[in-house]
Amino acid sequence: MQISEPAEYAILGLLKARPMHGYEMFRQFTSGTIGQIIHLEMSQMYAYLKKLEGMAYVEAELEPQGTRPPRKIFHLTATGQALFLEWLKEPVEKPRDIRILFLIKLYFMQRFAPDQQMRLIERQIQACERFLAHLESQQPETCPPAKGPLACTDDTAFFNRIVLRSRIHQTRSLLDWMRELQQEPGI
Amino acid sequence: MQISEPAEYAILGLLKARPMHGYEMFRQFTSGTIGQIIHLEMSQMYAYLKKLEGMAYVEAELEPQGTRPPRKIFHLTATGQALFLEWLKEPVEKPRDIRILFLIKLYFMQRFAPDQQMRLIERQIQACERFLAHLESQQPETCPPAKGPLACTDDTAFFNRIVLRSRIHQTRSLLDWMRELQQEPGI
DNA sequence: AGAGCCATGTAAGAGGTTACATGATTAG
DNA sequence: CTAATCATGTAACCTCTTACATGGCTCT
Repeated sequence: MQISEPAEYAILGLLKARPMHGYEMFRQFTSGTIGQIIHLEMSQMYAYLKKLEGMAYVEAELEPQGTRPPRKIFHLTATGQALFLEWLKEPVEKPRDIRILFLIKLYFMQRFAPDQQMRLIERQIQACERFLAHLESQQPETCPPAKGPLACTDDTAFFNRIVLRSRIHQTRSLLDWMRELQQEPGI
Repeated sequence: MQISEPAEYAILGLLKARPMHGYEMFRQFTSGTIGQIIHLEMSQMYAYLKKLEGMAYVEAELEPQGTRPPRKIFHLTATGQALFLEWLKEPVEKPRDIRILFLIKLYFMQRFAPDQQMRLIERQIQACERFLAHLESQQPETCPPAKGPLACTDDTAFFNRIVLRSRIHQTRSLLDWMRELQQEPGI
């Protein structure tokens, strides 16, 4: 078992700012910036917290609350903080993760280490350029020397090209967007 | 219970071309064009077929096969065909569905009704433009009644703008791509 | 008085993934 | 001789969603 979901890193990020209980984090999720990027259900939040606690990335103390259920105030452990910071500085591998994972990284980078935002963006652009080169290298091969059962009929070759182009287009547009980000005042 | 996944429509589409058994459809998925768009596990294919059979969109006859398990040759029912064709001609609502759902629609449209591809693309562009207008209408509100010159000093407001812009950028790039598609020879 | 907020969770269900089971045939 | 292909599926597992349970407080 290990951390896999964007929301789990977002939880670690919230707790890095300050200790909080589950309900409060949920409000930050739904009303704040992160909620526009990740959707999260109330009970899923509790499930993640349970999981993170089991993995010793967070710990909790109970704060009695009168008649209501006591608040569980979570805070990051040393290993949790180390994991988060390690995750934070690495760009994402695949372009499809940019719209969620990268945006979250950027959000926390701005809060915790604004001076390293530029570096993250640059490295993300490089990763994206590598992917683009990989896609573009496939373009000639899309319809290979016809041979065997996978030989391209006109139909599939034609459409394969459309699919490939759509991915290239998408990746290019992400690159454009990130290059605009670099110009953004305040970053 | 009802059809929700792209893969289920893709199955209906394959069966519209001709009756097939599950394993054969699976091969078409993994080796053909559709496999580049949707990922599908073997057992998930059988699960979908079971579900579609239960909903009476497909039916099957057994074809004995000697020692091996008999092939289940599926074919579309009238309601299955009607559902598929209805689905096929409608553009998708949200831009994020374009990279999967719309591409699949386009793929089958090319196979079954190439003369209606243009219309589908046009309507999809319109749907996308509506969405873009909706996004762009949010932009002024993100940075409320300007107190300073251009100042969005607040942290969250600043980042909200970045998120919103990323979505606008994404939607614009999809529009660009679809407009290129319109120029494509062969469509 | 009823709706919604606070604050925690559990339980049931829906859905997907991985591994397992069969067993002859064909390719390397 | 080993591995992959063919052809079906089941079973266990994991994850996410939706509904439920509690119960006082505040707002309209």
